Amino acid sequence: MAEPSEFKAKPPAGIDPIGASSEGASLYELIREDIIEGRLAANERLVVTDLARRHGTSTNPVREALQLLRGEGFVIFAPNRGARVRPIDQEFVRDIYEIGVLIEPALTRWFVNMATVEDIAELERIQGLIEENNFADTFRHSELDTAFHTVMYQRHYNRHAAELWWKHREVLRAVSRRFDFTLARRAAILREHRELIALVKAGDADKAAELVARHVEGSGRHILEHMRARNAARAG
Amino acid sequence: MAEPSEFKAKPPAGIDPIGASSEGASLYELIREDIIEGRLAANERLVVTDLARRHGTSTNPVREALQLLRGEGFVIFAPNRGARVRPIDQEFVRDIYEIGVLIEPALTRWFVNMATVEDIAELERIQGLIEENNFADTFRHSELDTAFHTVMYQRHYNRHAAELWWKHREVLRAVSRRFDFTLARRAAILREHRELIALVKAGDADKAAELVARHVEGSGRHILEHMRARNAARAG
DNA sequence: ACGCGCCAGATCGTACATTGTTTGTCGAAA
DNA sequence: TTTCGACAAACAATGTACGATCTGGCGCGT
Repeated sequence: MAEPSEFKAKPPAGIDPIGASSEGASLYELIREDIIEGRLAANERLVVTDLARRHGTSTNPVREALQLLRGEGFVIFAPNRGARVRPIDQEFVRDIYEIGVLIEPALTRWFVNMATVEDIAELERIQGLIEENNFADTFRHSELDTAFHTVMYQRHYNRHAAELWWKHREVLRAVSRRFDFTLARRAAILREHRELIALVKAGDADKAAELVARHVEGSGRHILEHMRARNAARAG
Repeated sequence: MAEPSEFKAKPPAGIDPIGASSEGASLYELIREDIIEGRLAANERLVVTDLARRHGTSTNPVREALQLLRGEGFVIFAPNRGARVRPIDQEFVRDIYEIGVLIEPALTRWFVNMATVEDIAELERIQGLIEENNFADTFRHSELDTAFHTVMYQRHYNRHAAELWWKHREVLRAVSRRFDFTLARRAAILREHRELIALVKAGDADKAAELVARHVEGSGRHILEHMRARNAARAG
């Protein structure tokens, strides 16, 4: 049961985003993926008729999917002027990773006080896979890294906070997948994960929370630097 | 320009939730209000046909409004089974006020470092109105209190965090409006607001952040106590 | 009392009408 | 000749109407 590709790390089983009609749900997921993965350009117009034709349905399911995406903040509406893709730019990324820096330490603190032996074993197992992979497959690393943190947050009593974390995580994961990890960042990730496991074992919630704050901060900065670099390259 | 009723404290001008069609927007607002204000019972079914008839439109705008509300978490969908009102219960309230405890101190910290003389004057003006009202009109107090905090957060660079705060605030405001403030809580609110202004003036960001954490924590606890009491009374 | 099937009601998808926006062309004035 | 503006036609969003499909409950029969 250690199949790598299984790590399509599911949301912490709280308020699932899906649940509409069969067609509507898939439409929602498809469009959402297209936005997060960057296949739909920033600020691109989302024409209902086009989307309907492209996905082989009529317009109504598309409209509902777009409203759903609007509620989640991935799409912007202008009255009588339709929908546009909300750009996932540096500001956007900065905003959500900063929120992560505030929330994740609290989630971690709770986890440290509630962690079972099995939890810790699971963390170590995933960390083993991460080190085994050693960033050879960056996609796989993304999934494993997400799984690592999911173990810590998935049972938190604050479902809202967990869900918020997950939504943000999905965006960051998609963005970071487009970049390589620098050597410094790779080392930091491995080191901090190991240290985190040690702190969980020791039951030191304060230090663990502090470490996670640094960890998320570093991750966010890393992504932002990459985005900046790419933008500079594009402009130059 | 100190008209009290004007304090329909607007969201910090960031990502406005509205923007759909004329009918659609109002429908969204109406249903949303009905949920937040408790006019629609928890878990109540939201039948599209009924809502359409009640608001004098056809079904399509209703469907879109419901999807929008789903994206924002106020409505729950079951496939082929329609929408239900997401109950605003103690768990829900606890979740969002705990997130507030994490986020608001950070917003405050920034404000303290960026506050202008006008900002401080505005805070003092609103605080004056709050003390003048002195909880005589609890609705008015809610609006003023929201305005007080909006002054601090409205220009924060992290629009996402500000928007998140606002959404949560709207819910808490609606819930707390149904209860009275205990004398102890009234005193605490006034004291903490005054102390907060003093700290802003002194430029002590750390202490201000800490105080806000306590302030939000206290507010949340207060609401939860009221909800518990009412539930107990209803069960007894 | 228990299961089976039918029927009312609601959701979901399709098609269409209406309204508002955008674009592109033509013409007049500088 | 170029530029600006009005007008018209294409286009797309929004609202309406309807048919298909699914769910749930009621009653009938055993």
